[in-house]
Amino acid sequence: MRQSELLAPTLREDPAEAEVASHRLLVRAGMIRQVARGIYDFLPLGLRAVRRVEAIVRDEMDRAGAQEILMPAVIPAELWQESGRWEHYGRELLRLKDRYERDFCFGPTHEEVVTDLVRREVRSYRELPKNLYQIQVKFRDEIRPRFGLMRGREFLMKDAYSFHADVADAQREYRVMYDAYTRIFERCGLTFRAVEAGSGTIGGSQTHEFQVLAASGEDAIVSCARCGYAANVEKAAAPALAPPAAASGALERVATPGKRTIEEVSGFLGLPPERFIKTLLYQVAGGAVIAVLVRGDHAASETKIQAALGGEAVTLADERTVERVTGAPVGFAGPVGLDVRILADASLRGVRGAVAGANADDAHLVNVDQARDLPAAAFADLRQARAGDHCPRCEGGVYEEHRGIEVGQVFYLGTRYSQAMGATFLGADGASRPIEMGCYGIGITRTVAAAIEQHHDGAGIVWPAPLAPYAAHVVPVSTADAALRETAERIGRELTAAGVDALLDDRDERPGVKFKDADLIGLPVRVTVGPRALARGCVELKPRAATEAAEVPVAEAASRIVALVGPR
RNA sequence: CGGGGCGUGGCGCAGCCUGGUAGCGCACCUGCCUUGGGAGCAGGUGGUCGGCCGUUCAAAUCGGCUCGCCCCGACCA
Repeated sequence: MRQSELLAPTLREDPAEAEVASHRLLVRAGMIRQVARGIYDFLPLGLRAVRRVEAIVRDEMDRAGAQEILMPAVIPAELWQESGRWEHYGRELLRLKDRYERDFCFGPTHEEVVTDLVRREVRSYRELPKNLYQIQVKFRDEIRPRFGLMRGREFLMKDAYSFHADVADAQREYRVMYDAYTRIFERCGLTFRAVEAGSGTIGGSQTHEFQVLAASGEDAIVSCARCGYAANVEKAAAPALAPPAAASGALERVATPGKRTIEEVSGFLGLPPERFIKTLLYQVAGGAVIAVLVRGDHAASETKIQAALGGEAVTLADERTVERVTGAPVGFAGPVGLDVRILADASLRGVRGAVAGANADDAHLVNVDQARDLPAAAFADLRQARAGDHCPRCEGGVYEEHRGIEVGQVFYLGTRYSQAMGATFLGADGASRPIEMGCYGIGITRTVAAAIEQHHDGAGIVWPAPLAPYAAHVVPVSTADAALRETAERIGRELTAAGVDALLDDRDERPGVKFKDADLIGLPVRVTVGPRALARGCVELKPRAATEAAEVPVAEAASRIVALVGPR
């Protein structure tokens, strides 16, 4: 491809709105442009990277026995009403009306549509199992889209759904998909972890997330180097810590004027946050309000809270609810005397001498003694794990913490959708049963962003070769010099013949401009065709990640590049 | 949803406080010159200052409304 003809408008300055590397570099390298909040154009180079990820995903999904289909993006409301999610999915679901005022939504995920397809077409256990996938545009009306392609509202997703006659077969397929995902992200050239996770809104009981490790990741995960256990901090088993040593004393109310956060009260009273009981009020889906207690320096895990409630969804109570339940402004909630169900993290069992809100304006309680003052609390592991926690799965292991970008997730769904929507089959015994299901997603466009987050430097993108929009960048230092121009053209032709896609910078620009753009675009190998080396019959090869270029004879250039990046 | 910020040529910004004929850098066009890390000189093109309403002799500038975008928060107790 001739760069002079390519729509790849590179920018000399960082776009004002971009914060993270992938967003900044995708825009600067002329690969994406924003159209609306969380919605982007993909320009030729950006789209080619997307297509690379898609190709790897298709290849591995097909190899794993899945079949590609394409479902509609616009979905009639009836299907979502059947599953119950029309009411429960919330404002993330983009709802539409057609000209007859009928309700539709733009699909954020496709369990309903695929379950409807399968219930109409599959009758017998003889037709199972099936694994159907698609690569398609999804829309989720995120509260706060950000970071370019990392959390867009519109994005490309590969979603697969499998259907089985029994649990054992669904779990076999789960493993097949887990292995396929592992190969996919390995082939993409990414450093990632498959971690245990909570199941979120899709529902289901078993799930792993595939997290690309990057400092800018929005998720926190812990792993144990000793036994290999890895999980999202929301899910990872967190050991109950012994309460800090403290003498028991009479419950006492102290004035804490204007001190709302644990940090503020901790500083004011001169007691460390470990001595605090953090009281979080949650609204349960059924309508009840509960109090969740964790130690002051711990973070509550909504995943674990939901699990402790038998799967009921919870959201943090709003300000009005907190005031109604505690009788005090936000910042002074405490468990003592609170007339709601209390769930406490196991690290609070037997705690003494603790500080908690007094459920009164500008006041806290000190010397809270769990056994004496909170006898009704139910204990469970409710907190997020963190670095330094002892791994409960093995002897002597300690958690390390990483940031991750969730690029894929595999779920065992069970019969949640098949039961709600009447997707049944006849078994060999003639009995009708709901179909066992699994679902498996990969954020295609997010994977592109994650690859850049993990692979860039101060000058631009450093594409993992399998995802690069082109494998090689042929850069004649000057197009005014016929010998340089012709040598560059020749190498370009030889690369094409060898099955390597190359971008030829035939623009009449000064060398500095071309080099800066080449670094920004980040193709794996740059072939510099300049007068110095050419006088010796050579050109320079410089892998994008390397600091030094190597001189090779013109005649060998193409084969050397093939050796570096392979045919594609 | 709450809080904050910003909308001025393709990009990045100044001008606004204190109203009076819209400016800078880059990009773009023409010419000369130059060609190994975002050259130089000269001459150009391009903006109803997000939109609407108002105040005023006069509005990018002041007021109101509205739209868009960005950031922070929503794990705060």
